[in-house]
Order: sequence, then structure tokens, then C-alpha cells
Amino acid sequence: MRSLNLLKKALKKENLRYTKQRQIIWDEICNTDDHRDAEEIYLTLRKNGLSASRATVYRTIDVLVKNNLVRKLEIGDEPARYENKIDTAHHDHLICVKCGKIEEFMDDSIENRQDQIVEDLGFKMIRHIHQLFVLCDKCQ
Amino acid sequence: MRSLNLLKKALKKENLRYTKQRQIIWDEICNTDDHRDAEEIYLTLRKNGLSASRATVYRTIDVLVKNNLVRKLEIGDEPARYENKIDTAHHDHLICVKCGKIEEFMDDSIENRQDQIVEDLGFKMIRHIHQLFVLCDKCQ
DNA sequence: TATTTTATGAGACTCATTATCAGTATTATT
DNA sequence: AATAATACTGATAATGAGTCTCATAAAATA
Repeated sequence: MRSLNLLKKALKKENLRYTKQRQIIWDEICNTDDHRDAEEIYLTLRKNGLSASRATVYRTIDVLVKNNLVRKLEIGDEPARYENKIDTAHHDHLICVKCGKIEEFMDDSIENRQDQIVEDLGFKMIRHIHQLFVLCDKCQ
Repeated sequence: MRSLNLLKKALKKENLRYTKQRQIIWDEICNTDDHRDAEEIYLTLRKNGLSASRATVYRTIDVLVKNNLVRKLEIGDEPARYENKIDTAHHDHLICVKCGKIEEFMDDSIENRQDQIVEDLGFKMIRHIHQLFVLCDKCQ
């Protein structure tokens, strides 16, 4: 199974041990394409009778983010949300300010322009955040 | 003076009183083109012998943001930063991940594309965040 | 001026996230 | 396999940005 290998590979790279907590957290994040916060992930695990503490959820997510298995979505002053990066190409997000629904978008011309802007200034791009806060079709 | 009138106008519109605390906070934000957080603004006031409590700084900034006199910059999990909007056109930000320096950028084709994306989905744009995290020229 | 209304300041509080640390599990060594 | 060394976990305390409370102060209104 692909996601299993990815986890083990990341842990090995970081010199961290493979544990059942790390596995169930990664599994849970892979289970859906939702954008959930740490608390929601933690509570889902509990509900399913699996056990990992809040602290371990946060710690494990950090490792996953650092190793590019999970994308961290920082939305203003809300708790950060997370999505797995299995089989998903880069994309940015549309966020409905009313219902909180999150949609994804990707536009090559925007990606190219922003790369160009950074290059023109002699800077080096590390990452970017591009969030469109909207009223979605259902909330207008 | 332009910024004075803008403050009074905003307060009137919100049915709020004109007070010396609100004035000195607005003045302080107008004094520079920096992108400072609330604590920095608060401490600068104290250092200059002017007095406004932390709570009042936060409360006043909220009013200023709401009335489009100040732009709030939400950068990941860092404290929010603020800049005045006097004589400044819309722009987005480049943020050096090493030294924290903030530069501004503006690109019409990106603006147009993102408007188009929202429109195509039948959504309504409220606002957007577009931040390029970089290593600036001096930090590479 | 007296009365009503709103603003302020000090500090308590919230809440997401991080740190601590004793106890436990895993890995390495013998 | 037993033991020692090391890393991991969970419970809970701590942190820190931002908000709330409420007694007092200032401003508007009568």
C-alpha cells in the first residue's frame, strides 16, 4: 500500500520510529479528502476506538507536513486544517466565509506569474499561500 | 490633514466617539509604512510616552480594519500585522522566511485570473490572501 | 450641572498549540 | 533472550495572541 510506504520512508528519513499511533493518524488523514483541523482528526480517531493523544496527533502531523505527505492550510485565525497529498497535484483554495466549505483551484498562469515576480526580485520562492475568500453558490 | 478626517469619518459612520486613544493609535499606524503587529504598535506608543492599553489597541485596530483604513496581514500562525492604507493601492505580499522582511507586489493578470476563477464557479469574491514566502536577496 | 451612554484599562479568560516529564514501548547491544 | 539505551506517548501544564469583563473615566445629552 502506497501510503504505508510513504509513512515508513518519511519516518526513516527523519530517524523516527514507526509506531501504531503514527500509523493510525496517517491512515485517518488519508481516509478522506476533507480539510480538517487537528481536533477533528483527534476526535474521529477516538470515535473509531483508536487511540492517540492530542499531543501525538499534533506531533505526528508536524512530521507529515515537514515530509510533504500532508498540506497545512493556515486560514486566518482559525485552527489550521490538513489534507493529505496522496495523488493530488498542487492547488490553492477557495474558502466560503459563510459555510466554511473549501474548494480547490489551480491556474498555471498565476503560478507562472508569481514565480516570475519572485525571480525578478532576485528572491527564492519557498512556498506560497493563495486563498480566495468567497461566498459560495449556496451561500449567496 | 487627510488621515484625521478619515478617522473621524469612520468613527462617525460606526457611531463611535472620537477619543485621544483612537487618535494616537491611528497616528502611530500612519507614521510608518511598516507591517507591525499589535504588540509592536502598543510598545511604540508606550515608548513615546503616549498611553493606550493593549485592549484599546486591539479594539481600535478592529475598527480601522473594518473601515478600510488599515490592512490586516494574517501570516500563518504568527501574530497579525497591520499597515495603513493611506495612499496605497491594493497589493499582496512577499515575506522572507528568514529575516521576516515584507515586500509588496501587485500583478493585474493575477488579479484578473483569480476574479475569473471565482466568477466561473458562480461564487462571489469577498477578499483574498496571496503571500509568497521567499528567501530574500540578502538571506540566500 | 445632572444624567445617560460609551470608552478605557487592568487583568481574567479563551483556545489552539507547544512543552514537560514520568512512564512505556521500541530498538540496539550483549 | 535479557538488558541497556533511546525514542515515544499521554496527561497535563504552559504559552501566547487575542478577547472579554467590569469598575471607572470621559463624552454626549438633557
